Amino acid sequence: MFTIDSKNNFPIYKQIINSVKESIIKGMILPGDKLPSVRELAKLLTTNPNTVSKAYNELERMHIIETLRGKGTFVAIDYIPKIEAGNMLKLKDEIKKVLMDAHYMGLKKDDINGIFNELYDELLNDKDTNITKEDTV
Amino acid sequence: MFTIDSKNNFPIYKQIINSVKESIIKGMILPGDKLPSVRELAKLLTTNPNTVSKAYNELERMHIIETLRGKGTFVAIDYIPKIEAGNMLKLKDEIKKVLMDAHYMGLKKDDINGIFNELYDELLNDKDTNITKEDTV
Amino acid sequence: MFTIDSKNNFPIYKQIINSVKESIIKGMILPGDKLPSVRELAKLLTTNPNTVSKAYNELERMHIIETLRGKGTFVAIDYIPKIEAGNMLKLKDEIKKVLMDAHYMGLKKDDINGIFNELYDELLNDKDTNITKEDTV
Amino acid sequence: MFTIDSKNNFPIYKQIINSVKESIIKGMILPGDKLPSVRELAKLLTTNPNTVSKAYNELERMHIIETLRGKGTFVAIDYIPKIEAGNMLKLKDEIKKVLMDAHYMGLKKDDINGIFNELYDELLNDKDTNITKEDTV
DNA sequence: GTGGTCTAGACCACA
DNA sequence: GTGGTCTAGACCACT
Repeated sequence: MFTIDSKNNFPIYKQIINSVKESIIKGMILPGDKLPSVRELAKLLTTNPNTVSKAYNELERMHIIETLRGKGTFVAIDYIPKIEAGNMLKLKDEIKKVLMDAHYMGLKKDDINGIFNELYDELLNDKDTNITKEDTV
Repeated sequence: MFTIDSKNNFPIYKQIINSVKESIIKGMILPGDKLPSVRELAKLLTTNPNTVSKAYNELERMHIIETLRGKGTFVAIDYIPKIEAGNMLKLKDEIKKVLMDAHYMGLKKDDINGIFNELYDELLNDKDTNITKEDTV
Repeated sequence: MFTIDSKNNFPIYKQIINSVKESIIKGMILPGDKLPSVRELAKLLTTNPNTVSKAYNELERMHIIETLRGKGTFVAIDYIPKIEAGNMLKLKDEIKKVLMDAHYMGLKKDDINGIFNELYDELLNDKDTNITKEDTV
Repeated sequence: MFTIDSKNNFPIYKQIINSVKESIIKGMILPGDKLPSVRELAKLLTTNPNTVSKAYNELERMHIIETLRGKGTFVAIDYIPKIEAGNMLKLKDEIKKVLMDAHYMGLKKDDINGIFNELYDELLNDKDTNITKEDTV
């Protein structure tokens, strides 16, 4: 369910963040569900509890998960997406970088679109609205 | 032409790499054109020459630019795109990350597609082939 | 009457303490009134009896409530305010923190004063003396 | 300049945060100024670099300070105050707590107002606008 | 030199 | 049991 790749030079705590996000987006864990405890997940991933803790803290700051004192960590039930100007710029920068990388790999527009759609369906499929209130009804 | 943002938490040498790539892709500098010297660019960007040097070295390793001893640094005239399995995986990982970020910002598939196309046109438009057949001729 | 917010990162037992204090200050429960039993309140708040017990113990240590063995817990009828040097320092520290937070939120002196007065009236209004001379009579 | 109190049961990293904020608000360090390095400050306060780092990270998240890769940490030059609903609620909660504490110490409205004004002048005096753009002109 | 990441291991407050 | 804080010490990427 949650995976990290020790060969990946991306920081472990960020891999955990993305892994949790992915599990939530894919619906493998639902709003309100309990996440593994810091210690549990640390054992599962054979990493340090502090590293998991750091990941959980960042996820909480994004309002993606919530901590209930002494009880554990849970998927937020009321996540409200919001677009900050800074985030939008970062997103565009990332997309630009992706497009340039793809271009230098010789991929054409259709190729990139293909990958894009493939990954989109894998992640979100037609659950595109699964974080808005209407859907929780 | 080349720009960096010292507040951006993306490494400056990588920002330089991306800036050079972007200029090439947009056709602002053409294959065979001379790039500013390491010292010149360092002054322009008010950064450390070592940082510029690091960027140039990496660009050379990608065969995007070429250094001719004593003459300077030039945009490669014979760039041949190639798709390595490792790079493809990285690209997909980045796209996945972008999609998840976009999703958590509340963007729908059409929104993301819109941004994607906007940036694609800004970067490449119908110059999609300017590093392949036409250039190798 | 008594409320807690499990998502609030403020400890639940302290939330209970503040909730009880607030009810007393607002006059919703009067000196001599019986408080719900530990178990009752735990059920009401869907929390652990130990947590309620901890809150009651602390309130008793402050002489704000009193426990009569076998009879229950009551609002103290003879609360005598006292200013200890340590408490005064803590209070000033808290106020300083509030002022800094408000400043970084862009609030001006008048704004803060406005909030301050609003909350003061909501809490105490002109009941400013209800724990001192009038009550000790 | 920066001080912590090891007897204070408030977490050290939060004390550092408040200490830095206070120094900035009082104008002891100005926008653009370099803060002591993580290691320096850790030595000064005889605490662990990780603890200082945690404080700096949170301050950066608040946009109060900025990190320039490899160069150090600086007071932000373009802090823009913003009021989020959540923060406003927290502020009001804190003020409410302060008022209740003061009340139970026997302080009257005038007493609290006195302390409030004293601390406000000590901190901000007539520099009330020192974080807005007009003032940096 | 700078900050960022990670580990191992400790202690604490809270529910 | 839970997460939060802190230390000591290591290694790394970046400028």
